[in-house]
Amino acid sequence: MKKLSPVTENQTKLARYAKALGHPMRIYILQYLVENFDRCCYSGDLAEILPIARSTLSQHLAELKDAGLIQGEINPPYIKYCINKDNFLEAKKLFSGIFNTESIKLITT
Amino acid sequence: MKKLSPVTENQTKLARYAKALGHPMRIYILQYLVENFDRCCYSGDLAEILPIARSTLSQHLAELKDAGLIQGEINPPYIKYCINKDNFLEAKKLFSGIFNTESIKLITT
DNA sequence: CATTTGTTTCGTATTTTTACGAAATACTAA
DNA sequence: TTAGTATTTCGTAAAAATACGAAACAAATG
Repeated sequence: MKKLSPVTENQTKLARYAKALGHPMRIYILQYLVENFDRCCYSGDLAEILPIARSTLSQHLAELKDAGLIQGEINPPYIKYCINKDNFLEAKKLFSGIFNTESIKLITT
Repeated sequence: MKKLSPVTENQTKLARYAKALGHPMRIYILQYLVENFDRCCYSGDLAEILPIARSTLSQHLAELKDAGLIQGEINPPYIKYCINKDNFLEAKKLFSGIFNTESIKLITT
């Protein structure tokens, strides 16, 4: 008789998003894409700014993409990266669910 | 002439918090503590619920504590875990900074 | 003093993440 | 066809995360 996991699907989803955000470079990239929401960006734009190897940057982009926070429109040899709006808003809602809590707000000065 | 990192301190902080949230068990634990904000909880309370070894649970608690999201009041052999309100609110603010963005809100339907 | 209790630390194994440079890819331009 | 371009994938190495059971801890109790 194994103990059943009480972890909900939303909690697992939230953890997935949080994990993708768990690196400074990826936070930077996401914020960059949020600020350039309309025009998106190319890997090369970031490569000029960030002090990491291009292959490493590519890995970070893949991590954000696998988590669903961004999407890439392929147009070789260019790939245009944009925020994935639907998932971004889902992540926003899930994070709000943890942080905007009545129980905390009540005690907060 | 090395390329300087453009990553801000707040972005690094946010990544640190996100990393701590990057595991389903830790999301569960944090939410549990939020819901029991006033009475906090003991490791044993969670051990009865979660299908993982106690030592593993201890590791997850340590991860949340190292990130600053929770704090433990030692009263041997008990340790009472609570939300670290100050840091929790800081994390909330930093996440809001990413998600509650004008640029996204404007386009959002 | 020896036991019990709740919890953590230790030792260890496995998996995952992070990082780099070199090579591959897929299209464009010469 | 050859060369060029932006980017990724591959190969690899080093570090970190995850998980477990056994042992250690620190106080309370018998």
